[in-house]
Amino acid sequence: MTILFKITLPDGSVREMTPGSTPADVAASIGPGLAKATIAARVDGELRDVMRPFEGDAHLALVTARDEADALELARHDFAHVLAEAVQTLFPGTQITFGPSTDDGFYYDFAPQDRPFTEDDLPAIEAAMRAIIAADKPLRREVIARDALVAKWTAAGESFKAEWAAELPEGEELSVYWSGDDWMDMCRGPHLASTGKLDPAAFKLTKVAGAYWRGDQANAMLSRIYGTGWLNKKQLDAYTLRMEEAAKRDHRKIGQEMNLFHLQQEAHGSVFWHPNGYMIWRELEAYMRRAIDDGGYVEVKTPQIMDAKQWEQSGHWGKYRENMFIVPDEIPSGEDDAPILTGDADLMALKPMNCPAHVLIFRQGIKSYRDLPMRMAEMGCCHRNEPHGALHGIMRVRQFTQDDGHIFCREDQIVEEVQKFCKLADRVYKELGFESYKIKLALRPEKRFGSDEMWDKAERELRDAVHAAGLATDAYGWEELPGEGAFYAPKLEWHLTDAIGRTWQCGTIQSDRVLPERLDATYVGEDGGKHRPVMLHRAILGSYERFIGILIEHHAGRFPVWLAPVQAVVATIVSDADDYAGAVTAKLKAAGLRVETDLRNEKINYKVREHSLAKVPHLLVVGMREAEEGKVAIRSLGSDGQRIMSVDEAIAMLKAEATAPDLRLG
RNA sequence: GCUGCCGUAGCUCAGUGGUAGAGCACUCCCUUGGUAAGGGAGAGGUCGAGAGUUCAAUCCUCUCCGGCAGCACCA
Repeated sequence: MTILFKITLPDGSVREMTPGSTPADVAASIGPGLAKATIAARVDGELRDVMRPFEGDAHLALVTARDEADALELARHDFAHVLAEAVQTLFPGTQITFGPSTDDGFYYDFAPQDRPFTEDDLPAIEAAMRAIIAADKPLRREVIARDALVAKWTAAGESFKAEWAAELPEGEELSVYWSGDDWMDMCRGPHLASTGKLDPAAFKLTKVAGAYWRGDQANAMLSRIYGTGWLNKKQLDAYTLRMEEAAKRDHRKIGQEMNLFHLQQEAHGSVFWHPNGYMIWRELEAYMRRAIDDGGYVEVKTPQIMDAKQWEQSGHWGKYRENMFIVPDEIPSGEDDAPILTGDADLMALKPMNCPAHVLIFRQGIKSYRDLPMRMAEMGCCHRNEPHGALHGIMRVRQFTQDDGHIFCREDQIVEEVQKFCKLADRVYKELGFESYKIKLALRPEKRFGSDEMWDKAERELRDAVHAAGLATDAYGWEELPGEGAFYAPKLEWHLTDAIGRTWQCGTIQSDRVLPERLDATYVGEDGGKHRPVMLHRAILGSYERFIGILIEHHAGRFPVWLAPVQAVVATIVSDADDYAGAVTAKLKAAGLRVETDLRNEKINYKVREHSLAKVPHLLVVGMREAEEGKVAIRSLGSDGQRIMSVDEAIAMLKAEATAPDLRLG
């Protein structure tokens, strides 16, 4: 009697299949249309190849191109394999390493034989990939014992693959995938049934880059080829268009177009804020000041330069000295060419962060448990000598101003304070136009201060607070990141997304027991004894520079009126209206609005175009008609029509829009 | 810092082994025009910096500085 496997389909029906049969056989037994459309299978929830035989009774869901997430994942994984095969065909001697799918495509890291790849190589590689797809090579899974595979890789001169395989558990059976009979890669799978299932018009190789083997700086630098891959050309075209649109809102481009700021190599990594850009900063800073006042903070200002001994004591000198700007306390007198740094000079350093200075303020006088929580805020200007490759526009700079704050509190106040902060951050992001953000918890790093018990406690507190605040959900992209914490504390991180989908950490809160200990902060408890406060490091914007960069990209330069550098322009049609335009402008200015006047001898079409491109929210057009009637014709950014209204009505409307969100009534 | 690419007028870019060009912006003139570029003229550059090769370098080579993409880093 033959044994049959019971295969249960999503609708509850059961099919009996002989051993050795596959999901493809099930699909074929249902109908030829489905057989053709099926690209993979979920067997007991696990995504598998259609050609992989069942191992027993199973629940089966057939996956078709309509199951887009699964289908994309498979296609991208396949594209990566095809890329690797194409490269090894064109460049014999190149070693393969590793190549996963990404959010919009795939990449593969290679160890080239003589030179790294350049973008000039990409067209030829793409052509070779299309040839492999056109050949419709079957992708076949095979299981090999670890040691046999290590031997195979070693014999083939694939040292990276051999190294990787050798570290997998001994005796384990590993899967490899064959493309036809002439190329294979080690891979967990699953894959499509053959390379011909890929759409040759749905991918594009986009860039080459260096990447360290296993992500470690100490290892060899490999040559990485990135591609974007989709199910069909339509999706690829939509993606390409999306990227082009995103590039238009790059903060560096808009910053120049709107005359917000500039960067130049004499101060590389530091921002020159122009009047327009600094107006945004001022509004944002005023807003944040109201937010922290409201949140029960006190604001302080601390020294820009402190003695190196202070940084040694805090622990930063040991870990970050290379990234700090060091300043000698005394310039040696005498010859012009005397070295500025001598062995004798006392060293000072520009502050890379504000925490130690805040502890020093806390330590002044005697603090009672009644003083806690003490919430200390500073718009703190910090300098860090970042690796040059890390700099990016105004998002990653060497001089930046944090909306910093430290909450000194008792153990029993931590969870409540963290929750309060979550609420404050949520309010700020939403009022500033960010409806969504992601929250992560960065856990203890390998190199750290403090005991394991302390870290257990600190991580638990942050986790509890986020759960209590209801933010630990998929909607907030909640996840925990092992090893990513600071050396003194775990970090809750708030991430916002830029124009092309890169995410940037902005907000953070960290519960720290290390610095209060190292810098000897104490308070007198109810029992009359000395106690250590816990220090919560926190920021919402992160830095003004980064946050304004994200704001620019988020709004594509079309700022809400309250943040817009120029809120309105009064533009004339004929020079006979100049006096009236001047009077209107004066009235708007008196009402506290940021207005400019455009009396130039240009046609109104020209002025409309220019101020629209400059992203001025409102254009107040005045000709003789308006002058005689005491009105203005308002054309608002993003709409074609005009609205005629009295000057007073216009002022009321503009004032309402120019009010910061936290100051609006109702 | 690492890998690759790039650096020409304020901006966007073209170009050549014999010391440079366009469009926009700018200045002036004409034009007073009703909702996304009216017309004309003019001015503007040590071709990122330094060294080398060459009769001659913006162009070729090297070094440095800066930018872009990615990696690594991000207290």
